[in-house]
Amino acid sequence: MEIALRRFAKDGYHATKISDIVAEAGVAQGTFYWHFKSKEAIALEIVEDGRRQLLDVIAQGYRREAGTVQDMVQASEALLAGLFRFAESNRYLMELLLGGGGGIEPIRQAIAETRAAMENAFLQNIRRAIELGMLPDTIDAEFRAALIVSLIEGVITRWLFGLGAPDSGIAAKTAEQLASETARFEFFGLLGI
Amino acid sequence: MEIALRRFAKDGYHATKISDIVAEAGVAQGTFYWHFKSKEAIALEIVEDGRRQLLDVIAQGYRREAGTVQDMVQASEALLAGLFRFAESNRYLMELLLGGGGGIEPIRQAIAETRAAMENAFLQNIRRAIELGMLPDTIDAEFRAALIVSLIEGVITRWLFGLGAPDSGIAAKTAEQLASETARFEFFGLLGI
Amino acid sequence: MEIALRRFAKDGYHATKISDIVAEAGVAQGTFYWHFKSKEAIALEIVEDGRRQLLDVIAQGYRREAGTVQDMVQASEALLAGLFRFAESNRYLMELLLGGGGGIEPIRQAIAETRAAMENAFLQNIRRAIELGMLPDTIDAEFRAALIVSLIEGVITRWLFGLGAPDSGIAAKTAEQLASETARFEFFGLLGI
Amino acid sequence: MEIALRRFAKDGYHATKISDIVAEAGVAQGTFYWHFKSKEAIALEIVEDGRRQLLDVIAQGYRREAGTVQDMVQASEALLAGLFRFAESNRYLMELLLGGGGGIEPIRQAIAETRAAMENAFLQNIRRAIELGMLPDTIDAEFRAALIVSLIEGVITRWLFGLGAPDSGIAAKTAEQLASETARFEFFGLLGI
DNA sequence: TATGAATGAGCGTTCATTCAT
DNA sequence: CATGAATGAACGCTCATTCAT
Repeated sequence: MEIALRRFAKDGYHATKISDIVAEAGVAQGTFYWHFKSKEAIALEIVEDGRRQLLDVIAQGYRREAGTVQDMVQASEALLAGLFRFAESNRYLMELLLGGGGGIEPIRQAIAETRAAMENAFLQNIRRAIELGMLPDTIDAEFRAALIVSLIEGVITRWLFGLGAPDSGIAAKTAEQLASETARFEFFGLLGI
Repeated sequence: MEIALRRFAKDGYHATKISDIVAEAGVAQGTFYWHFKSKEAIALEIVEDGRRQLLDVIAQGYRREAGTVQDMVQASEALLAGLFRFAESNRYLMELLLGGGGGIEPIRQAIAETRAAMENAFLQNIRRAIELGMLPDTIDAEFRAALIVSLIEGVITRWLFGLGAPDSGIAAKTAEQLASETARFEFFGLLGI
Repeated sequence: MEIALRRFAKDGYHATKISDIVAEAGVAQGTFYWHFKSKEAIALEIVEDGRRQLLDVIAQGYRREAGTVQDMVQASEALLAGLFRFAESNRYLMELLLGGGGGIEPIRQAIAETRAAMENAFLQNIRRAIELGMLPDTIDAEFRAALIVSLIEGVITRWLFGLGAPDSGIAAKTAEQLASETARFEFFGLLGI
Repeated sequence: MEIALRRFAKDGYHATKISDIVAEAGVAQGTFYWHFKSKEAIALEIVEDGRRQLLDVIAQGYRREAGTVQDMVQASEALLAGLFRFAESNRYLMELLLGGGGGIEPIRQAIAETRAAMENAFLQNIRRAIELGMLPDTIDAEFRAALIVSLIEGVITRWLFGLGAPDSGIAAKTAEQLASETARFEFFGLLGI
């Protein structure tokens, strides 16, 4: 399944042939169909697995007590670092997730749900911060969550897959550096210190 | 070509059959090949066209004189509004561009270049703002540009294609509202007024 | 039509597209169909024309009075020289005729008839030579005619189209040299002086 | 593969559809592509196989010690008989080989090489005969070899495929008769006893 | 006469899936 | 559990031919 994941990520869903996967795995074509129901099924399994792992990372990342703005920024930074580290060591999974899954409807769906779950996790935290008076209650929390996840997705895409401007130096950064800079932008924007 | 664009966007590159396109266009299969060299070629043409249009929007959007922070925010808001309006009236193009093009290498390439060009446009503006002393020269301008484009891509994706959390209310916003809120986040972050 | 002939000869019937022919001729596709009924028709016309010309050469080549063996050899040599000269200045036609016409039945047929006509011309001469007592009447005249035409076809094929062993030096010979050597072989065989 | 060979020979390369071959073989279309890479590939395999067989025949046919002219003629007759017998029981192969392969370049190439190899085999024998003083050393050995192969190709073409003059009675001959008459012509020419 | 856009039947090839062993 | 030959529906593309202008 790691083989399939890698090939789906690298070549895309459609360009990945079952014959490629089994050849790389060193088994016969028929064997594939003993393990997996179909090509779509294995892709789905992969995405589902990924979703679980990703949500674990988010869930564990956001353990923190209320506190000062400083605390909040640090908490966010920690979560982002966790996410980026996860992405770094699961780059094929992320490539699949962020790449869109080749347009196969059930896969698209599963990916969309994963993204939604991520967004929701951030939304809960924004809401909590509002309750705690750390963020103004006039803002559109959902939209802010969407913006944050956009940020995360964009950073990972550019960091690991080289999309975006070439030689922007982003590829050389560590997960921690990215987390720090992203968190600063998240809370203070361009004008932030 | 609009037909092809729509189907590529809606169904994905692979799921779109030439026979679908010509059926919708009401011509024979062979006619397609009189106008376009191949399936890949038409997709490429579409993407190239889109790139040109998009860069036009960006180029026109960023006409402005230096000034106060207020000016800068308004200028950015104007650009974002322009982009969002363009996306709204070219949703299929944006869907294709943001969807990744189905993993066909030359198309992927063209899309990546489009994104890079966008990022570069924003980069130039950040640099100008730094020269003018409106932004601190300690920041990583490239990374900031990447973050901003990530924001834009994320917003459009969620606004027009419903990716992200469902019923977040984002779909109901106007281009101008989105531009305003996104610009505020861009400059002031979560903590911004 | 010369264009079509050249392309048929060089690329083969199937590999030659109408679009190639008209492109080289500098006219539109539709124009072709005003001049010729179909692709097959033009090939047929070409072959028919060629047959006529070839038979003319044979007919003119065999004008001679009876005489000694010496006369006979010289007459044959003259005919062969005529044929080889014709082949040299009609190489595309010969290529088409000797190449088999790409397996299209009516063309195959026309070519076969051309060959048969050639064979028949030689047969008449062998018969006359037998009547004149210059050749023994025990031989199978038809078979001898077939052998002679085989010789001619083989020589032309190797001389002009390079088939057969490479660098055999045959390409450098003149039509007259070929005629002389071929005639000697025709009458005296390998052991001939 | 025999099926493909027969159809290629009978109908020509282009007129032979994969669907014809598989229909005759009683398998599905996809099955063809399990066994062969492509239509061109199978034709190439066929031709290569044929070349090997043909060269075997030639190699085995020319085992003989030097000797008198009588010996030489008999040896040649034996070789020719071997070739004609082979052609008779491999008529489709010969049809493909002598027909030119439909103008597909790699196939044309392979056929040309086969012919060249044949010519070379005869060339070696002529050279040996010259060394042994059985043939004058003034003759152009390459050209003579070319003539002999031309003879062989012409005879087979007319014998098995009916090209050439109709009802010439050649079709009724046996391989041995052909070999005998062809060998006589080879050594003594038209004027030979 | 000439154009060139349009036609559409037909072909080679691919590849996910099945199944007898 | 595993094999790998077999399947067949489906697709992209070609190209000789037509026809309105």
